[in-house]
Amino acid sequence: MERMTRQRRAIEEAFAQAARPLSPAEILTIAVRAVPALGLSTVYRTLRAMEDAGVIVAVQLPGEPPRYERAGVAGAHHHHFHCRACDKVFDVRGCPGGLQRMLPRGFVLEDHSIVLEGRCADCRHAV
Amino acid sequence: MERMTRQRRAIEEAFAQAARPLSPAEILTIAVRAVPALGLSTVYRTLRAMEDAGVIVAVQLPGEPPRYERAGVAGAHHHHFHCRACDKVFDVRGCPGGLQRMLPRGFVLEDHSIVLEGRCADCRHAV
DNA sequence: ATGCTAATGGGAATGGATTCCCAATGTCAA
DNA sequence: TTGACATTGGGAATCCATTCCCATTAGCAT
Repeated sequence: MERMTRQRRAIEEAFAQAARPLSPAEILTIAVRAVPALGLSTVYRTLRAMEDAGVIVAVQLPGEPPRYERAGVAGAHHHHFHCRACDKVFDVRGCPGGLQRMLPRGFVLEDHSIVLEGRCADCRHAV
Repeated sequence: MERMTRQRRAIEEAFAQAARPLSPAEILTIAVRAVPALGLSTVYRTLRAMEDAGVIVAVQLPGEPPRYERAGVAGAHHHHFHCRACDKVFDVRGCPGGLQRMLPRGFVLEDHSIVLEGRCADCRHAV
């Protein structure tokens, strides 16, 4: 990625506006408003380049294809909330301690992830 | 699943012996010792039937294909440990509270999952 | 403005997990 | 023991996410 193109600008803009982890499909949906001809190939290609460059990081959730978010946000340790109604993922701050205590004897803890499931504010009363 | 076959018995036996969540491939590896001709189709078919019957539940980890474990084990609230060296998954008991406090305003918490990553006792010193 | 070439788009191809298909096999009620 | 039919095995087919291919388009250094 040596050149700044309209499509790349649109993708970066999508991350800036959403302020939450986005799937490739979500990114396409948002960025296509700025660049109607935008193709899914370009989204994937750009995401990979951005990830390699450390600009974004993958957010893996159980049983879900990966989302991506800006590395800056991920810089601070945080976790995620997955809305079961709209399928969107949100960042949540904070982290309960005491995980070390859950560890079986002899196991070494290197990292952890917590995923909260439920309904986001918008889907609070949705079916 | 109306009939008790050798292959189904071997699969149930695999769960009983392993006492940890197993992937379809792991189940095949273990159960094929009792039934050499066992096919992967049968493993998948049986897993689905067992899941539908509520005998086992799927264990979803971030970025991983599902494992399965007996529902009895899952009856008690617990979480999982994923060994980065051998890729095995283990149950861990306990759960830190305070997750409610991480929730953004207006969000409703329905469930959560915690995945610990690191090295199991066996891989403690592995490369 | 020009030219080199990186980047695009979209349809085809890939890869891994899972399901389907169906002739052969094995279970179990009678 | 027998027969109806549930179950099996394994190769083909499907599914979905992602990547590849390549002719066309368009940054950007000069």
